[in-house]
Amino acid sequence: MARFIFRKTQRLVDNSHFRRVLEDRSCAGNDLFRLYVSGNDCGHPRFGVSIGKKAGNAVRRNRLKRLAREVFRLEQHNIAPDYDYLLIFSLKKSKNNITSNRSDGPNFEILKSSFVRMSQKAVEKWRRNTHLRQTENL
RNA sequence: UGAGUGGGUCAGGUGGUCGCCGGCUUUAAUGUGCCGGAGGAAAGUCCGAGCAGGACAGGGCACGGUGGCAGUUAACGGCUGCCCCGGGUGACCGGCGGGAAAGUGCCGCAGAAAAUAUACGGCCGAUGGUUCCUUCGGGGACACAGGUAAAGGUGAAAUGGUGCGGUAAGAGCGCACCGCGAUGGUGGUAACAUCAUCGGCAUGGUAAACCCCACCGCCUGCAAGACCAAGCAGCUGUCAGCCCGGCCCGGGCAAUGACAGCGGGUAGGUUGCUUCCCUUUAUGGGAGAGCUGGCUGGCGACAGUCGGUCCAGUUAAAUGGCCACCACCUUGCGGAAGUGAGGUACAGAACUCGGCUUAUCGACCCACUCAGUUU
RNA sequence: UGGGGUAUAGUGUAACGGCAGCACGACAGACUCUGAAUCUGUUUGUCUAGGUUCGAAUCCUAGUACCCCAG
Repeated sequence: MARFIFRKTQRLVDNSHFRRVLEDRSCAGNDLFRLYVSGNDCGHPRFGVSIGKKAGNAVRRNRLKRLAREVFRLEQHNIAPDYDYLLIFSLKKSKNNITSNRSDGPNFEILKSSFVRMSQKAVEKWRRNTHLRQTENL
């Protein structure tokens, strides 16, 4: 039975971590968010969230972050390991979505289902990017 | 019963399960067990403090703030009670509410005039003067001397108001009432109220215009400050001093240093930091504008005293997800029982307190006012 | 987190407490075969709510939005 823990070692903690993930430029997104992906050598996936000020007030942003972390916690064994995941809630689209249904209940389900799909997409993209980069270097 | 006024409390609840942060215990360690884990506004950062640093934190000026009186407090621009003014039938509400005879400024348009009591305009011409008539008593005209401040369409505001008398015309010129001022008495700690006498009224408004008066205020802020680790490269200019970051006084520091500019390096950790100290490890003692309950004093804010208690501590930043039941609200179906769907505000600690202000679905409680009905 | 500032027409900006302007734009008309340019005219505004004042864009109080600075 797999465990569903989420500790500090599984988080992106430093500004340099965030920089590195963003500089790889491998992302996939939908109406709600964009997911950036980058490889690591920790032996487990790591996760970070970024929510802009336009997503709402502090309570709303906090709630989005907690939902995202919960999704990662439950789905961490269904996604590719050895990668860093950075979830960025995009401004206009997510704003509309949130203001239209304020319940956040179905929002959680949507997040959960789309997170895995996007992670797969982004990882594929990352592999392609790194392959291209290697060939360019050669 | 209806309408309303003021104040207060709460901020859905319970259980299960998967997680997160901190403390203690135990372990080599992951972990296990127990306990604790957002708010009334945590917000805005509008005030006041603690705490830290800036010479040893001191004086004056400048600058800024406050502004009825008394009290309360660690302190305040907060709060409490009272006074005055304005509003409401009333409970009650609102008020940056000192000084305009210290000085300066401003008062557009309109209006004769906007701060100087006088010109303009007006009225009269009793008393003088000139002149005409005359029955010689006097009567008329002129507007010359002069007397007046009532009327003058305005305006936010016009030199006390209204009424009666008075007069040549008038006028606080006289009187009555109202307003204003002075003096004195009474009540009150005081703001002030009230009564009596006198003055006939003498100088409009604006100080959220400058200003004056009284009182208060050094400056900067936990990203303050302290310590550890890592790392680099110094150079130039100015001053003989530099610091107290507006100026002066007074004070302190240094004798190769201070300041300024350019360039380089690091952008990690611990602490401050969660009631605080002391001894010692026992559930010890002391101190705490801390929280809470009782009693006493006070109209009240609050104070005193006795007992209980110690209540989040993160740092890309913990307090969440799911399930079940119940409570309340809206709504669909239904005769009803019931059942389906949706919802349960504002909002998230970042050094800590005391206020203020702003946001807020609702629910409940207390006191009071007005109107109507019944007894 | 702390400190400071701004808000005026669609945009950029003026205005001692006394009628809220200017430029660009937009719209309409003229000129032209048509358009551009030019000329003429019109349009729209003091961030919000209270207060002081006879009278507030301006003064005071409270809020809202945005911007800048320090580290």
